[in-house]
Amino acid sequence: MAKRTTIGDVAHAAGVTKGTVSLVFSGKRPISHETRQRVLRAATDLDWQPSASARALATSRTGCIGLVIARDPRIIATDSFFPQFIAGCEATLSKRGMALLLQVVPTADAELAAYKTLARGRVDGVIVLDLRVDDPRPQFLRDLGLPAVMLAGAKPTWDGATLYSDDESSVRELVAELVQRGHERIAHVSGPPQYAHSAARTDAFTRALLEAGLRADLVWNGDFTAASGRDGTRELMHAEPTRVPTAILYSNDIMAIAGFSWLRAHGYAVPEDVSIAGFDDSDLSAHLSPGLSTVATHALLRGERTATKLCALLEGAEPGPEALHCNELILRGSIAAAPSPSH
Amino acid sequence: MAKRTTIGDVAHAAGVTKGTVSLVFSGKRPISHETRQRVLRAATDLDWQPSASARALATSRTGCIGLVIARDPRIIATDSFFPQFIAGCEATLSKRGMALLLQVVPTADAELAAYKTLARGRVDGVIVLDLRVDDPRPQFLRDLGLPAVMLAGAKPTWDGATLYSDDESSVRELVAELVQRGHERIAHVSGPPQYAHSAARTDAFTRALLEAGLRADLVWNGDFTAASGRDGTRELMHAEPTRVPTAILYSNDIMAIAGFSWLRAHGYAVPEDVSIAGFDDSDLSAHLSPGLSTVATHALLRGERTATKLCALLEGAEPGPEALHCNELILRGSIAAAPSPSH
DNA sequence: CTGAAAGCGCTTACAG
DNA sequence: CTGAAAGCGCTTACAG
Repeated sequence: MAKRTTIGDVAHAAGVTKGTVSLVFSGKRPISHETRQRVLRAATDLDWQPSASARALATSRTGCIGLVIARDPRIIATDSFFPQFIAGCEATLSKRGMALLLQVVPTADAELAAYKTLARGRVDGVIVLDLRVDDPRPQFLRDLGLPAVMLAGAKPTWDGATLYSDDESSVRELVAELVQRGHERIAHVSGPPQYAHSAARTDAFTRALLEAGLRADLVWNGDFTAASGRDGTRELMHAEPTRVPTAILYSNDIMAIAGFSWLRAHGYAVPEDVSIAGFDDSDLSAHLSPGLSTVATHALLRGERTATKLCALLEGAEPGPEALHCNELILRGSIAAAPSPSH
Repeated sequence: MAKRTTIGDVAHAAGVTKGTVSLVFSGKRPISHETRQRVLRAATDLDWQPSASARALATSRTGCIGLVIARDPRIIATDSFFPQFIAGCEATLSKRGMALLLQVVPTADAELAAYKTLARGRVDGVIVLDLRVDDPRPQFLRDLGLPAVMLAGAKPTWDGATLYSDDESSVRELVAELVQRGHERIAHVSGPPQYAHSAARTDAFTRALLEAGLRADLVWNGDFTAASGRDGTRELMHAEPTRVPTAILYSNDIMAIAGFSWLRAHGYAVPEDVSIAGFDDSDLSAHLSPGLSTVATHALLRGERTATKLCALLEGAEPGPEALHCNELILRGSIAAAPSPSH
């Protein structure tokens, strides 16, 4: 392989020192117009681009941020959240010449190990998703000295750099829409309870129903997979008559879509017999017939905001929690008035 | 921030030189058992881990590989291929202590620019997806001296390092299943024709039908989005009676699922009135009711194989095309015998 | 088997 | 405004 052109080659060609070349590009100190032109010229002539690793070593900044995802690959694949979120991060990072280092690990322990590796000169900071109840990661990262921004579904109890949405309000709005349409038996297919955002949705669901004076015990514990959406729906619909729901809220769109399909295949009309809603607003949801009501989480926007906050943190800004305000209730055809009791 | 511990600290603590510490960890030369123990001890005591950037500069190997995706974020989000593929790459990379640098860019030009940046010390090689007809990327990367492995849907015409599946055979198998069940009007909702794998599927579809003596002009040009799957289905079903299909093959699962939903909402039973099939086997497909017939592309496996091949390439192996053999026809309830002509 | 030293390609005080 | 030089934390010939 041909020897690559270095800053030394450019300096030589422009008749200056390496330091000067460096300064021209960083703009950290004034450079006379004339030498500046000579350097720029030489750089383009030689097609030079600074070596990322050399720069990283000299500045102890890598220009990379890390994202470690500890989930089963199958879930990552169906949940439209991750790809959108990643695309959002990228959008803000690439503007700043930064890059995203992605790691997919099988377990929570592997995730911690990954942070240890990343901390040693691979990334400048990390983004942490899927906060769990009593999550050890904020403390772990603090001990490691690795700057981090967390993404949460509710206002956090700690004081680290966190971006949080208000999933509780969204669930409440959804429940209110159903109550207003006369639904009295509303069921919930939840996500895994160990995720804080999933637990928060279930809690919000329960509280909202109780406050409305309705039964709140029609809950089936799902795990965000299509299979659990289908199975939960079947179980809920096969309950004794007084427990059969007229509306089902799913904790994500994938489970809702699988449930939707099961309902139709078994003679239930949506929304005439059963109203349904998801959470996330995956691209599919708008284009089902009828469209799936859901809470848009705007993952792309979240990615942008999270990456922006992390960059700010790296530049010395104050951390602290910050509300996201990006959930949006989207009502589509899958929700209608409760069927008349004669049903 | 506290000064990080370096190889010098470890060397000092163990009473050896930095070179020796380095050799203990790389194993590139024999080290006496006794010093080896001392070094290892010191390293764990001090909790030392080598700096990735320093190593990168010294070896001119970053231990990262790059993946640049030039697609609309919305498509990346719904297409389950990407996340699964990425998870697969990760599985093999993390075993080798390597990492994945991901970039999502809006245009093909931005993709080329990204490669230029990556080539300067950010990654050791890249994975190229979504090969297009007359794709400039193989040549561009060769000129850049950036090792690359391509993923294709058919045997490539060049001789670079490429992994290819045989999508044509899969489409043919699918068509054969339908023909055997008496279908005579089979339609296709394609992906964007500029992608080689998408075009290959459409070609295969057309040829298979013609060879079976059937009409092959019931093609609607989709773009892999749910919206196009729904719209294509509507257009196909609203054609004049002699052109209304009894079976529809979609070029991915997302379009098929949106089509499926449209069909049911408009009074068509699946599979009694219309048989349908997708391509990809997204997690949802198995859990719809009835299940969606599809061609599993095993994206996770593809990711593993692609990353493995790139690692081999980086270690000096010969490139060359290689067949993947990982497509798998999966027949589920969405395919049945053609409705009797009386319909 | 181990040490002493040069080098990877940048950036950044320090002088002038 | 520019130059000369040290330093970032590793690896790897080169000696012994």
